[in-house]
Amino acid sequence: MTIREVAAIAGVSPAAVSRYLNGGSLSEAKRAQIRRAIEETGYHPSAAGQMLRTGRINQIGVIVPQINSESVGEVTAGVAEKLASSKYVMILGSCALNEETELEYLQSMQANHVAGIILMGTAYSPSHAEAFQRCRVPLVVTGQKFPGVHCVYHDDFGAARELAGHMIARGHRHLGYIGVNEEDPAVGLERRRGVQAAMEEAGMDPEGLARVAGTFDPKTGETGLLQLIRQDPSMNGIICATDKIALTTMQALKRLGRRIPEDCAVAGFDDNWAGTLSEPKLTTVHFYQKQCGTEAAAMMLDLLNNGAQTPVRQTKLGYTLVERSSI
Amino acid sequence: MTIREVAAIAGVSPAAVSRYLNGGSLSEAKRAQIRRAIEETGYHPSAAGQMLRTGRINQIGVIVPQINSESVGEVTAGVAEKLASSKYVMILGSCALNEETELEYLQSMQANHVAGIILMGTAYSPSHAEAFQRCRVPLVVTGQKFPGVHCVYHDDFGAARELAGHMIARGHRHLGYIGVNEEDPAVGLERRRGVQAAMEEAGMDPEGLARVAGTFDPKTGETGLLQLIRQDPSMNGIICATDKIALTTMQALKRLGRRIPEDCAVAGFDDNWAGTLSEPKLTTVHFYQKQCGTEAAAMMLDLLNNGAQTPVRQTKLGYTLVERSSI
DNA sequence: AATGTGAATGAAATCGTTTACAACAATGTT
DNA sequence: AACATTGTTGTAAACGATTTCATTCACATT
Repeated sequence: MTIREVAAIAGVSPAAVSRYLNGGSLSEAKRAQIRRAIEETGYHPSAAGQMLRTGRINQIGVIVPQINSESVGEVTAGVAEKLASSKYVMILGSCALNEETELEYLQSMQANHVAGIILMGTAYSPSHAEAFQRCRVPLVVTGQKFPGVHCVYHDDFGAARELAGHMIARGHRHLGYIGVNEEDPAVGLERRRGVQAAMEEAGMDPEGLARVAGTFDPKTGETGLLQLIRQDPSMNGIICATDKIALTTMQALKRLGRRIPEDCAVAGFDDNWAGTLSEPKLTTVHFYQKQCGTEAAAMMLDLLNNGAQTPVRQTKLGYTLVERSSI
Repeated sequence: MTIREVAAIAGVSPAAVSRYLNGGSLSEAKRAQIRRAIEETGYHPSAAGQMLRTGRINQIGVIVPQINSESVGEVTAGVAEKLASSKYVMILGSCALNEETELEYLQSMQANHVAGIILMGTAYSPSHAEAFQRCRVPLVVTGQKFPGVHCVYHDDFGAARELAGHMIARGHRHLGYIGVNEEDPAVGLERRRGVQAAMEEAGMDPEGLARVAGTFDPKTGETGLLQLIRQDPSMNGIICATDKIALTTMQALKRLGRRIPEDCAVAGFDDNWAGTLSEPKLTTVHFYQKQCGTEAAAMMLDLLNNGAQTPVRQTKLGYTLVERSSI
């Protein structure tokens, strides 16, 4: 089904159909005929023809560190939801946690003439900075605040500060922190710094924070806990960089015979569903991951419509403290 | 930089350059000239032109019911992993659980000339059957066994039978089943039938199974449990269609003061991570979701290479019973 | 009545590639 | 020597969309 055939059915020229689709001056009568013809035939314009003629393609590249992760799934769902009502489709590149792949996708997607790229950020290195600068299509980064690029990110620092402040206010003043790879600015650095900021505000020494840097693997909770106890045997409050780590930590604590939260409070980030099942239920922070995806997609659509030369936009999203019973 | 310019530099016709790139008969002399011209100019053929001319595009459409779900994420990751080492990229369509969108994507992706489509199956209706038959590009369905289409699916029936058999063998002979929408053949029907098959093998009346059909929402566990108890107050074993439902059911049972598994055993499907945290730990069935994705992608690549006219292939994947302490 | 304005319209050119076709040369076969 | 066979080569016609250009027409302004 080509634009010619549709035009023939509607009794107009192919140019008129193109104008109908892309917005050009057209009488209401023809508009109606064309609408009917398109509905009748289920015509969709060929991406190939469009791309050849315009040099652009109605596809937006989405680069994610891995797909099989809850937060990534939420963001992607948000992007998909927003894009569904646009003319753009989403082409997905998963890096399988390999950092080089991220930059390769950035390259190959541009070579494939995508209209724009949404990148779920993880680590930030000089080669990232260079690749971002060199990017010839609009680029939106989610989940991280990188300098000089359009971003939609979470208030990891604020969330951590409030969470830790809450824990301190409840009397847990010997804090421990189980973190992840600090090359990830948002999850690795900001959350830890937020905790330390809360300590400072409470008149405590931020360097007194017992801490270990693990990985995103939940097992980090178990191994991390043992290291933490060695660092500070009197520790009575643990904040973990993710709920998965926190839940594993809780299990390990229980095995050691400690009561939660009386002997030691625990908290995490992400509002994982499993946190509603544990005993006690996990206090955590809810981030608006799906909204992050829709915001990023909206920003991208705006960039594509109004030209990419606008000043750098960096949107910070809020969070909600979810108080349950582990503090 | 177009094929014409390269041809001019090499002193040959554009056709010769095309033959050089795609493998046609060509003298060694011209071959060398063209090689030099291409290296000199850094020419790369335009995907748009190729696509338009050949009608094919190096993209594989993946249609999923929703992205933000663990099993979908796993399958998608498997597909992505396999595709990464091929020349194809993945274009993702998420249906947001809307069944019509599924068929719309099937349409629009074909209109966009994708090379093939991988569809994560959910419901199966006459309009699905028709759309599948009418599909002009290779189609692989995952997670469901539909007649007449290439499929990669799980042994839901066998898994349910073994799981229920296990429960019966441990003395839980008054069974209840909390299911989901039975328009989903795999999760809705096969799992329930497997349970009933096990009952029959144990000399029980399969119609004696107390059962309710809920939704994928975990809350189904709570509401379903109450209905089940009303149907059969002496019930001492519950099988749930998913782990999420099972975990909620366990919570509700505990609130009613029942001991698990002494008063009532519980089991689910999917090997959700949360099942390792609950008290008691959840007995479940592990399906190989990621493998399902890689197998489907491998099948697709094979179909694309060796022509789609091969007989219908339906690959059944295995499962592993994960015995923990809820039975 | 003459002129200017702007919207509506279709014909035709264009994008970069592949490939059917025909032409040709070089070789082997009778 | 005539003929078939094989392998190289270039020409030109697609593929399906967008967009420039020129034309028409209706209406408002002088």
